[in-house]
Amino acid sequence: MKNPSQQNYISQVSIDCVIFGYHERQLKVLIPKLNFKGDFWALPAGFVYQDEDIDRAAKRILQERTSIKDIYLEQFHVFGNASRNNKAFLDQLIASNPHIVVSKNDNQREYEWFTQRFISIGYYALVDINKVIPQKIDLDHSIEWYNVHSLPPMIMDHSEIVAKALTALRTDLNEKINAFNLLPEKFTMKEVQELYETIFDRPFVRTNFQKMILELNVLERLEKKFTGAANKAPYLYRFKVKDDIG
Amino acid sequence: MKNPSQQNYISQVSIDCVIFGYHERQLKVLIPKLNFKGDFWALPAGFVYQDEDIDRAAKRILQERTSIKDIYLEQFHVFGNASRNNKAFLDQLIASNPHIVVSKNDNQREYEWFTQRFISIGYYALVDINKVIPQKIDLDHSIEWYNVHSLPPMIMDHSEIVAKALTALRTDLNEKINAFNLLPEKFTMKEVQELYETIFDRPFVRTNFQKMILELNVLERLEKKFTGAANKAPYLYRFKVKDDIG
DNA sequence: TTTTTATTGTATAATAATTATACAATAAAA
DNA sequence: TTTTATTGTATAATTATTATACAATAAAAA
Repeated sequence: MKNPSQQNYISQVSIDCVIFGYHERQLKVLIPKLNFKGDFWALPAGFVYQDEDIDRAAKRILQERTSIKDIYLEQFHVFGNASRNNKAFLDQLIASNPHIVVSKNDNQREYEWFTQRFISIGYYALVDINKVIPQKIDLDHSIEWYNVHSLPPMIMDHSEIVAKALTALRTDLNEKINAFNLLPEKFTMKEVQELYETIFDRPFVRTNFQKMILELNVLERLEKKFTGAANKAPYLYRFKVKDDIG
Repeated sequence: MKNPSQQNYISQVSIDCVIFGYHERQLKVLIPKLNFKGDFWALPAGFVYQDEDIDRAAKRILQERTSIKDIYLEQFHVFGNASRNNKAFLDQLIASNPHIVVSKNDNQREYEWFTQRFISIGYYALVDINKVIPQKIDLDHSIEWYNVHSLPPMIMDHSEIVAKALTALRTDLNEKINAFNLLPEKFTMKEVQELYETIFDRPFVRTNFQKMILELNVLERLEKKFTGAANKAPYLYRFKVKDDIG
């Protein structure tokens, strides 16, 4: 694989992805750790090919790490301060990894590419953690799900990017719920409520929550789910396919 | 002034500004017309210097055309389809203006710069039309306010950009009202209502509108305004300065 | 078989927010 | 004065949201 500086990318533009996943009352973010000495975490990111829509680039970057195709993606903000560059981070990385020689060769060229100022377009995605097998690429040492409340320290302004993505996710949740992929195919109302409570980090009153969600008219009621518990069995639901709504 | 291709700009990134102004129940957009044969209208746009925040670049581009300093600006969307370039428009312009020779010289270089693919960051601004004297720059033939419902045909996807800006403006209106600049220093409640009715393109019930706006707690009531009309004189208001709100 | 337990689904009461209506208070002309 | 065309405010009617009550029920315990 060619180095970024040799690819046909639009220069100084990057895409940062905040991949939200949900599992057992925890909202998580998929974050790779770089395969270098020193602890460097960075959001899944990439660049835009000359002939590629930015939405498609975001999708590609996501697929590389999650290998799922039908993904829900939303552009939420552009980060464009003049001070946004990887120099501080890269210099720190090089200091911790003296075997990397930056001299008159490819490395020098890559160093210059990476330490440019970048304007970054932020996208967030929602995926079902069970449907994703995180994929390490290139320079990843590991790639893991971190609870949104206990993220590792990240490079540059990546923590701020996650915070802004979370705000956008909350704003969009009701509107976009039928595009979601955070729950299994079939689920109970309780599971939906737990998802909401986790994303909003606050409790909802069960009876009113149920009414609110049903009035969104995006759920289809299926058979009951008998778990063996000594109480009334809840119904299972699934999201209507868009054409069925009405 | 140097040509864009010779400036220290970030390449393939542009900023498009939708400058909303309000006057006499009309929501208008400030749009320059290019100084070439053929009718070419394009949103005020510009590029980002290497050492310049994108917010600041947007502010600079706005000041060039309006010469006002304290401007309310909001980033609302990035337009990044791979097909976004000025080639179709420029070729049309050149066809209508045969005196422009594109050959092995500066023109050729400029042509190549302008026909690159551009990723454009959309900003919208709100200004008081009375406080603005539109400024022609460089290649402007004219610069005028057009009613948002009767915009001239614009190049590329600029109509779509305006539409998206209007949606964002409506969404943000209540929240951002104290940052606004669409009304004179002092105004009546009726004027505020007319502003809202114009922006939302729908009527509001007077009594309830008054209550709603007052409950936002951003207005300060001043003296009455005696116009000589044979009826009760309305109060004048002004926006509180932020520190006074509470 | 009946009772008990924990939970679910739905109804409805209480409260809050929104919208519609009524009406007194003007400023100036008739 | 009376009239006219507003404006400011109060309150009624309606709708939406939130709180509470309670019957239904799946399976274990009595």
